[in-house]
Amino acid sequence: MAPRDTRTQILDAAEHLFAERGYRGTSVRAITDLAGANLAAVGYHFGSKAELLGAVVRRVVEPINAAQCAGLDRLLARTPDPAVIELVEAFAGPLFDGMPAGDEGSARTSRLIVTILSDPAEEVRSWTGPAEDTVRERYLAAFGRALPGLSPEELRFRMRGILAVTAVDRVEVHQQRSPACLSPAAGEAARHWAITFLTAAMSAPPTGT
Amino acid sequence: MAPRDTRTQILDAAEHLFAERGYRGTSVRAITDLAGANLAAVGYHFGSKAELLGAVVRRVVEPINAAQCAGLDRLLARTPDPAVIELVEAFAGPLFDGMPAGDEGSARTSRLIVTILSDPAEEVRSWTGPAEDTVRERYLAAFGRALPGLSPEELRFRMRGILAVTAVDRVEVHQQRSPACLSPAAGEAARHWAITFLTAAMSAPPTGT
DNA sequence: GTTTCAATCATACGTTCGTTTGAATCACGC
DNA sequence: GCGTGATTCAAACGAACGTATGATTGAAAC
Repeated sequence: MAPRDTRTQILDAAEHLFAERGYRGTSVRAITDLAGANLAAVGYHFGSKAELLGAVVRRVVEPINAAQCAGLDRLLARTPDPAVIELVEAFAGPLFDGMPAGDEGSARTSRLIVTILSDPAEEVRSWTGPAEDTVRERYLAAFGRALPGLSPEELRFRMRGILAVTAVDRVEVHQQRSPACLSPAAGEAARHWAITFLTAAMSAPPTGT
Repeated sequence: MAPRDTRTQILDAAEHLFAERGYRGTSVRAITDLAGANLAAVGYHFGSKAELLGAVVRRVVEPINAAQCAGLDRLLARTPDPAVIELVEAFAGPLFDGMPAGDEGSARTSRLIVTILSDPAEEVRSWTGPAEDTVRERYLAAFGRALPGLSPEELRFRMRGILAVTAVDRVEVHQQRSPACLSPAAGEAARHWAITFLTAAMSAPPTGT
């Protein structure tokens, strides 16, 4: 076996198990068993369980961030002030697309993201890099122009709402294992529902308080 | 000490630690240390760590459910068809009120709820009783009347959105420990932001797909 | 054929976990 | 005073955890 094989197989197994059972609920032994690798392979290839998690999250988050960034670029190339629905689509859309490879595809990816984001352990949440912050700040500025009169704090609150709705929805989809919910048609329906829901929410008049 | 004292002190400590570090991240020893009790007290009073979690969650969720139920009763006593904003307030409001006692109040309560809801362990999510389902079904029916033309699936999606936005927001608030975010004023602002955000989202026209 | 180095392997270490045990302690009716 | 049942205690159990170790393999390099 080439050195790359076990590495990626460990990454795949870890992504699957972290998404399904969480970081603390997944043992290194379970990962290496699923990957068909030796227990010590995690330490050899990644250093530690925490660093393996970092590699898993980085592999999942980076394409999403790139897609969000590219979507915003595409909008701004057309007009300096995109509509709210366009911004919502460009931001939330990639969260529905997920990884190209994988049995359950995007649902598992979102499950992983929520599992990680909501994990109280510090070692779990220490992965956020500057790229994520940059993209979020750019969208924040674009939404600010599209929604004048909104205070920065309320704008931040609403952007958190986008993440919350998309992520939690995908978790629910992933939890109930009925195959109907994993069909492409159901995924597309949820995507449209989310965009409708979130565009209306973002476009609400400022609270003022 | 009366038998009730150690029991409630263990409940308080467990609620605190479960909210802060999650179920798996909290050891029974940490709970009994914080409670000033003996390690074996958990086994004696609750049977096991999982049953202690059940007692903690029950104590937290029951008043919230009762408040949601009472709020809907109050609305329906006035008119058979409450407005969307009234339903949103009655449903999401109790999620911001939280427990009466506690240092950080509702933020910790919501933190606990999300920590529990998003925990992948099965033993953690096995607490949902018939009372929670009943309340949700009643709100579902009321929202259905207030929003004709919405398919049941899309309605369910939107109700999940309410939970997602309120819960995830509170998690963020609780994670950044800055005391400004825990002030009553900030809590009230977030409450109003959430109601504005969610009322607009719920009132969006049906997607149709 | 020998050297070399990255990769994989079986195995063990020390720690922490949830749970159990049996003795000690307490309050209290008689 | 004395049993009695409920509660608390120190101590230990076996299991599972993350990590480290040193031997072993395999294929290029020379």
